[in-house]
Amino acid sequence: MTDPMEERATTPARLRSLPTRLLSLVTMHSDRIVTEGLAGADARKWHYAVLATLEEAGPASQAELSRRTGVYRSDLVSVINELSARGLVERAPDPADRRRNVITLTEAGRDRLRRLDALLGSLADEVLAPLDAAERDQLTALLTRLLDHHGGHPAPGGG
Amino acid sequence: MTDPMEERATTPARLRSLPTRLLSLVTMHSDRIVTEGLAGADARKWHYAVLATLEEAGPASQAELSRRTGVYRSDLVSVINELSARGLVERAPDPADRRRNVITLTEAGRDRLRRLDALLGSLADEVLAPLDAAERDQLTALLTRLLDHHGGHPAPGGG
DNA sequence: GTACATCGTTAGTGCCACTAACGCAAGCGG
DNA sequence: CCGCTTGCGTTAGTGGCACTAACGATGTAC
Repeated sequence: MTDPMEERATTPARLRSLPTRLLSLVTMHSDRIVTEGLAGADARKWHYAVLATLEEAGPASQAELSRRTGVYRSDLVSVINELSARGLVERAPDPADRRRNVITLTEAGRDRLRRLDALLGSLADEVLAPLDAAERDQLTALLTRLLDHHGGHPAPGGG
Repeated sequence: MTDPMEERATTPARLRSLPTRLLSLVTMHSDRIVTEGLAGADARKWHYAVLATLEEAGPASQAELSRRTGVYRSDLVSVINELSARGLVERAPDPADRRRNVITLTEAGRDRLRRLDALLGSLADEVLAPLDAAERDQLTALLTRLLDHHGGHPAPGGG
């Protein structure tokens, strides 16, 4: 029973215009939408990242997946566990280098990737709802430049 | 000693152009820069948020600060502890409503706020380095529209 | 005066980025 | 062949943060 007249306390102008804070807040909403959306499809952000990387670059070791996706080697273990438990990837020892595992996308994985592609598209639509196509491109371009300037990933593998 | 020729594994195009992922990644860098910058000044993000709110809106109860800043009531306790331990705010029981505490900005708090203002300005400069003034305005405007559309804060007090 | 809402506070959960260390395997120099 | 270094997968653990639940004390509404 929240009062319809509920006066939502106003945030100071200084905070509202702080770009770093804006980024944090918007990303919080965005991440929540994406995380919940993916959870509804029995998936997580990293699942998609790994599946997409595998499709575009082919089978790879876990370390290489780590470098490409930005997921830490240590966290990748459980991601691969989950994916292979669902039959979306296969984990096999690399005969050429016995330190490595070769991770391969299965047919089921490819199918799942299709669906996640569509799902993430609609989730992005939800996040960017108030912007038209040109503005979305603008935003993407600006963010891409910021990201490139700051060196892409934290690059977990790379020291 | 990073090798200048180090071949940074390329991230799939699909991931690079995903706006929700861009937001996450950029914000990770931004948050890190801000958090580390503030840590160097013995402060945290919420310190600034609380101090700024107090200056703009005057003394307030913790619950009201929570509503204005978006910080949860429960987490605000330790923030106020830290701020009052540093002599930047004063916490006193409200004689008019004995459930409440009145949080007041001290002179030292005002001084600190000035310095944090400057610091955060330069940190924002660092984050937005590759963008010129017009582009920064663009970004801020786009983010503000997204934030407004998604309802400002999670509004911890009001759920 | 009884039911309900609000306030400050404590405790705890779950997620995520990140670090440390270990055992194993490969490569390289002598 | 041997020792050193490097990369690999894996386990365990840390710290911060968003968020929930509950409680005692206090205010408000009916």
